[in-house]
Amino acid sequence: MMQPALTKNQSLVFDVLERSDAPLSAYTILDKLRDNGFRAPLQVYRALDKLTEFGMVHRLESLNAFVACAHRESECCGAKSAHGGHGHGTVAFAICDSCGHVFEFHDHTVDHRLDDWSKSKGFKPAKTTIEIRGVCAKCAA
Amino acid sequence: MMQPALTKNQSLVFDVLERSDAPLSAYTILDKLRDNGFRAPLQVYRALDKLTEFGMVHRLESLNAFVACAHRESECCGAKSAHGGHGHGTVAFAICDSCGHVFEFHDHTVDHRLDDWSKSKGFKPAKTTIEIRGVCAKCAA
DNA sequence: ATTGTCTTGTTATGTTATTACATCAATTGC
DNA sequence: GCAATTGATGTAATAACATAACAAGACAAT
Repeated sequence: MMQPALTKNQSLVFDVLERSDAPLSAYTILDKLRDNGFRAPLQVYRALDKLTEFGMVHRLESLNAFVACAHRESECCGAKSAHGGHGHGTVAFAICDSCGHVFEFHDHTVDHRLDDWSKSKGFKPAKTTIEIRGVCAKCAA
Repeated sequence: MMQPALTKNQSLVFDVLERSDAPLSAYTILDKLRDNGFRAPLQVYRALDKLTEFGMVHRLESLNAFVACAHRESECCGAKSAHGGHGHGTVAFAICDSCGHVFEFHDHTVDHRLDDWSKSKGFKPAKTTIEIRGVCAKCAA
């Protein structure tokens, strides 16, 4: 599933996320887009749904917030997700509770171990969340 | 940190969770405890905070809901968490989106890989969330 | 009995997410 | 052309999740 060109609202939301150093809640995004004519949460949530579907944005479950996808295509194993676009098995996040910065990474061994567990139980995984909350090197120093 | 005896509210909340086949939201718990004198969300959230601290209850971030801790002391490697009580490095969850059942497990290899990543980045982890959403064997059949 | 600490009760409010319905624009098939 | 379909948008209202602030009770230690 390759993404089509973004609509106006999708572009606006994505730009806000890309420019941000830290994850943003839907309502924070809404506030930043008031001047662009946004009035209601749904305008944000609808754009976020699509962007997430396209793999351009991730939802951080432990934060109820969203980040632009940060991983470089180049640093990757080359594997494409089932949905096309740039994709890995599962993306993991390390979230600094001090400065808010989000580190995005993936680990094949972890993916493999979780897959093994699922297979052994007959569990059919649809979406996996891995989030480490803590303090980044810079903030810990 | 060993847990003290539970208070009345903590016991009531824990009992509700233990009897449930699926995770419950704080507000669902509140409704189930109306007859026991519960009137406000905070009564539930306060109990949940403590129970979580004691390791008796887990919060499922992708669901905004709570489950009683399901793992047997016996099936474990014996490692105790830093907080005492029964504990592992990180507990992972597989959540059936069809029947709601939650499978709780842990995997040392996964823990180790995530630790390795953290160490390599100087990131100090505080709490790690691993949740697999999908469909369990029974429901997939 | 006074102090300190922990638990509880209560009201109000803040934050996150969705339902329902109307409208508009682009595309397709006839 | 022009209905029919599809997808994006706008708007209001509401649902669902969570916390702040403050008052009061329970209980142990001195």
